[in-house]
Amino acid sequence: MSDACDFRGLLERHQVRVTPLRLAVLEALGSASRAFRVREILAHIRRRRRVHKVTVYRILEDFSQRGFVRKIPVEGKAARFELACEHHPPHPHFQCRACGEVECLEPVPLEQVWQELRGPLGHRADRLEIRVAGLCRRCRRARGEP
Amino acid sequence: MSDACDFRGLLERHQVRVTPLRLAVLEALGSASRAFRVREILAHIRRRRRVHKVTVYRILEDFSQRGFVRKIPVEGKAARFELACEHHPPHPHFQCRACGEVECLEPVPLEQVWQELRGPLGHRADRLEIRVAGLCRRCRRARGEP
DNA sequence: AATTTTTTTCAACCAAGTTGCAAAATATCA
DNA sequence: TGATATTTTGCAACTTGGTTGAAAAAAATT
Repeated sequence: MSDACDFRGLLERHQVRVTPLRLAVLEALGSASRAFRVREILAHIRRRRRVHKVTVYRILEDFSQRGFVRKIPVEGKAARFELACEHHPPHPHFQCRACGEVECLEPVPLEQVWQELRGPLGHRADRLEIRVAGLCRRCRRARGEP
Repeated sequence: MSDACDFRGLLERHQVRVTPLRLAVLEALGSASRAFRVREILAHIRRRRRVHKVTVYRILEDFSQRGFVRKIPVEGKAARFELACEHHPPHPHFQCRACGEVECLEPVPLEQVWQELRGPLGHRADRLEIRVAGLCRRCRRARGEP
């Protein structure tokens, strides 16, 4: 989920000035096929440089406004973030009830669902999110279940 | 979304002692077809009696464990709660980006989606959530759009 | 080089949610 | 009934995630 993206180019295309920190945030987000908490992004960046949390919050806020980062509401109070560039179209997420990790799933065709939801709504809908909750493989094993 | 439920009976059926506060929490949740923040539930209850927030948090936690209340992760930091008894089977939600309100939508058939997600997962999935985001009718009007 | 603009930091703050323990209410049983 | 045990609620203090406003630092513009 990482190498395919040219982060420098991504920023330029969106007319955002390229800075070490913004690159670092994108790199953190691209480092695995899952959605990250801010504190995880901070930890990732801090392996190399120092950052203030406010900066990261503001960068993420800015990027999601511009649409190349997605903010994903999940169980628990810390929101998750993921890349939303061309290589990462919207997709469902799986969240483990035990460890809280949020994993990205393959996109599923949702035209039907969209139709049904969009039609009779009376609101203007522009985004559809699917979240599957359960117990992930690792946690299941850790509990001694097959 | 309210009157259909016999809250006293609901508690008894689940072997939970019936207390004024527990009834009040259920009554608050049943008061509209949407999902509520804790602070809204508190406000609703406080129109009649006094409560401590901790109590409500604990009651909601307990009820969701037992499965007759659902906790719904949404955009923004405060989680939402809704009834999950027989009369309120799982359903998608619509959340307005502007006002944040979370409205309940009619259930949609999701067997297909379930199949696709459940199969290749490797995890044990037990819950599927759909969240539609956008601009609600009211907020759209408030902005002078048709 | 001087000035303006943008980016990052710092300190202080707010709101949601949690913890441990005491007080109040309720049930159990001699 | 009254004494004891259990459950429920309240209180105070705290943690965590996130926000605000303004200053410092860095970069762009003249």
